[in-house]
Amino acid sequence: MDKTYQPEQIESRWYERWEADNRFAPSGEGEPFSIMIPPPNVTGSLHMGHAFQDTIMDTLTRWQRMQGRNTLWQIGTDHAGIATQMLVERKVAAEEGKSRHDLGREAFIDKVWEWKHESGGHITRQLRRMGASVDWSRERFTMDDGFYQAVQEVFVRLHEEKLIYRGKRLVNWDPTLHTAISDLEVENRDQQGQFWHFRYPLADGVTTDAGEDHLVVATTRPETLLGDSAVAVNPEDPRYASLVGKFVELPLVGRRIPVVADEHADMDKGSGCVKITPAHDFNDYEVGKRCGLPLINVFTQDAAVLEAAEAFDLQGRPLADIDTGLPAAYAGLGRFEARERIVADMDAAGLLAQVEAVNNTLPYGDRSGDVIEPLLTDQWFVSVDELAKPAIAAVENGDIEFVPKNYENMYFSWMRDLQDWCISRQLWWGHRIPAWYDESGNVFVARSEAEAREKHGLPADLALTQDEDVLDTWFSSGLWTFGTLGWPEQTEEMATFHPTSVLVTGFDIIFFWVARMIMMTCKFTGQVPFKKVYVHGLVRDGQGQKMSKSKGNVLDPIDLIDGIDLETLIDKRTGNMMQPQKAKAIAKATRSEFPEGIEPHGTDALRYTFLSQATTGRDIKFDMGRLDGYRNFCNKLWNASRYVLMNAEGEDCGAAPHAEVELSLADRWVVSQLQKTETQVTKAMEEFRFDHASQALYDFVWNEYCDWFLELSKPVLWDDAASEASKRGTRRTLVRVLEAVLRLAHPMMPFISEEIWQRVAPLAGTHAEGESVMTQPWPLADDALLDDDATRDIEWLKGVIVAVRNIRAEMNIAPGKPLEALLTKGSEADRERLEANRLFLSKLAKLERVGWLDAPEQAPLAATQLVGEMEVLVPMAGLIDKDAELARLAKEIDKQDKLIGGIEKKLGNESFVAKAPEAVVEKERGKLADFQAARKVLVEQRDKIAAL
RNA sequence: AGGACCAUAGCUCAGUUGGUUAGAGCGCCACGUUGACAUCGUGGAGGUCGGCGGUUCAAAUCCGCCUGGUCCUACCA
Repeated sequence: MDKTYQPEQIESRWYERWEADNRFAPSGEGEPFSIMIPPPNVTGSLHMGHAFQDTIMDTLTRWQRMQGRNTLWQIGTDHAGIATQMLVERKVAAEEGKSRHDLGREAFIDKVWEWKHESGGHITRQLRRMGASVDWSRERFTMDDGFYQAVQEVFVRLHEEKLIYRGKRLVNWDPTLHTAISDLEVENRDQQGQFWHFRYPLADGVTTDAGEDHLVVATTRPETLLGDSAVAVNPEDPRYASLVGKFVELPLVGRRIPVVADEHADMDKGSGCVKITPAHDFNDYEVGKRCGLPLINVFTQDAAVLEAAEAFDLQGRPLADIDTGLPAAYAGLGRFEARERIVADMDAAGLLAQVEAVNNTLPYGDRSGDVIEPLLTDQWFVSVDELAKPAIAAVENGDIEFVPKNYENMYFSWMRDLQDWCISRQLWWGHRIPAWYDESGNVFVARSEAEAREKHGLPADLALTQDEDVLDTWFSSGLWTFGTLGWPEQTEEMATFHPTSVLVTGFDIIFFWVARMIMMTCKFTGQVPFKKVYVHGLVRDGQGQKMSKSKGNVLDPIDLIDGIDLETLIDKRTGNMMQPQKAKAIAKATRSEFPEGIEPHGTDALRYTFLSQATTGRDIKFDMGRLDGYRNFCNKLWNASRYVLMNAEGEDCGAAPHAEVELSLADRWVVSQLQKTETQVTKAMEEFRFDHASQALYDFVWNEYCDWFLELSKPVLWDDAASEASKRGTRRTLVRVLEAVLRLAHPMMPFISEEIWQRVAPLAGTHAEGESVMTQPWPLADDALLDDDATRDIEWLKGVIVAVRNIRAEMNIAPGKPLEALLTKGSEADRERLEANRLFLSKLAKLERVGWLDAPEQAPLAATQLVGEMEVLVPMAGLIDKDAELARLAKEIDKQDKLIGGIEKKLGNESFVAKAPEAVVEKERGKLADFQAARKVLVEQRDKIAAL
């Protein structure tokens, strides 16, 4: 093995090898286990969230595979409608100076496919760098042929069952992107706004009870005044009871609109009167429905004022008898410009009563960043009530379980208050809606144009045009678990791998994706899509900030793996920015955070960091310190393995079936500890507690195997007096324990474990040519190998060694200086232990002599440490620093006093003794005795030294 | 406004049915090139577990209130 651990040299080599050997495909044997990857955007690149998520999925997959399960990790990418379309639009604009409209639909879509073929491999290459053991032979795309069929099928069937309908409805309209978007794609941002109070004159000479000839309404959106179709007052409001059914004259427009009574009007707010604009406000739309008001649309798709309004009834049918005239002055003005003009005109007309500053929230499109406009448009909807019922039941009855559990509440609260799902998008990139129209606007839904004609008996010469819209991306990704397995065909894969075992996803897409998958899958397969949902948090930067390009705090997982120099990192963070003025600050912050750039850490270290931070139900603050730490851990494992190989390669490691071996206490101890570790890691994996799993392995490898066992093996291996059988035993233990550790580590650190395993496994005698650690059995603890006696003895040994080391450090004695130690007040067992461990003790504690002091009262001047009841003395003649030792003893006595004080108080409490379980009281008494004995020894020692 | 989650060492985090001398890694201090490893070794310092109150013999752990933070939902006509 190379002297230093260099991850870049082993990682790509092993991944290629595994892939070439087709090790990721299902074995076809054993109980099935399947995970569907949340499909990343095909043109995207791997971010920290992906890297984290993929690490968890890969760890689960490799772990299950090692347990002999028929394991499928399904890979695929998403066409991601809006995101991809925008990306390609920008690219085309930059390269050719053309808009998508310049190109036309066909040519533009060709461009998108071209871009997909060009860049679609980027994220999958990055996924390989993460070590993801996905079955590449089954890679899918949400717009491939199979998916196309599944989507058409689902759409047509839902339409046949009247669960998909088309209608003119108020939707969230993005005036920049010219498409509807879902509620979930709307981001509400707090804003400093204004509140304008307008006077609306009462018509027909009517007055209020107070004698006013007008009503005052307030709005944050004056421009929607043009589309008002009523003024509402609360039905309980005595001030306006007499006005209900009367009219006001809409200022600037002149339209007569009624005063209606509706509970939406809040008597305590403002004047208690509210203007109602059903075509431009979701609440008002509901009022319109209750009061039978017309919908008066005054905006174009750019959110500019129309020349004449459009009036519709609640079914979206045009209304002829409404006055749709609008003042010419506003025609063509954008909504914000129109607002200013209308406010000015109202003011000039003496109708502006008051202007108030308010804080309000505005809806923004999360893609375009434009203010969303509620707009009346023709859209397709999925009626979700029926679909939601089984989807809720599946979680209620435990068919689907969320980890952690509390996300189920989030799921329920959303599912129980669902609005119909608007699935049409006015985009070009996506699954085009399988609906055709004849010239008079009749619509025919079918799997193809030919089927539409056949189904509806349409003549071949009747011109049909397909709906221009495409489906919401989440409509197709909702079919992901079964669409990837060949549905609607009844395939072998469906039978084997569906429902899938677990979905690993972020809480942020529970609504977008998880809920829709559950609805669609229950509907079309009669099965749940997955049995468990492991929900993880967001990966944030070290300060807890969300990573974003505009903040300049983005870390690229590949940079953490390969390393990156400072200047390149700065260029990456400040290049191609939306707000270039921030570049300087970002560069400065980056320089101060990473003065040397970022060192290479390797994939295994990155994965281990994610796993160690994968605690349930909270966001992850990515910790560079931990990344360094786990890179060091890899290095530690590497070097420990070098030690093992140096001592084992070419030697007899007792691999033969009946080899004569003698196991030392240390051998039995480390094997026993390994069993405990195997139990801990397995349990943690079963519970999705990857932080515990990684911690347990780290502890064992570093603090037990390396710190103690390797050290304890040296005296045996390097002592000429030791028997060949004992050397063989120690070598065998070194090799076998390491081999098991590598299997235990493999799901978490696939590369380094494979690299080392290939060399270690042959020595352990468990290796057949051409095998991979990937498919070795997962280590399961054998309780017969637990050895409490060995554990107690080794704990004693460690205690004595630490005691001597402690004395050295406190007394400032050079670590290498040979010392003499005396033990006293030991039991018979202690004496046996010393004889059994004399060699270990003298080597590890650097003692030239160690023996028993039979008459403690004759003890020479010495520094003392306690190991249980027993005392360890290091005679200090001529060396002792009196003051230092007195100070040390005073500190120790003080510590014991505090412990004793605490317990005496507890035991002095009568109700504690009376009410606490006997075992607890006994334990406290035992501790008290121990502490008191320790204190006594320390005090004697102190007095002795003080007397010098 | 309603809800969820969080608050433990300088930093990032464990601490599953109440009883532990409250732990780990990083960072810090001292010493150290002993034949796996300075990406290291040995020893050490550092916490009244956000605050107040309650339940209990016993609270980091259970309950209530408060403060601070993150997020979600709703409202803001």
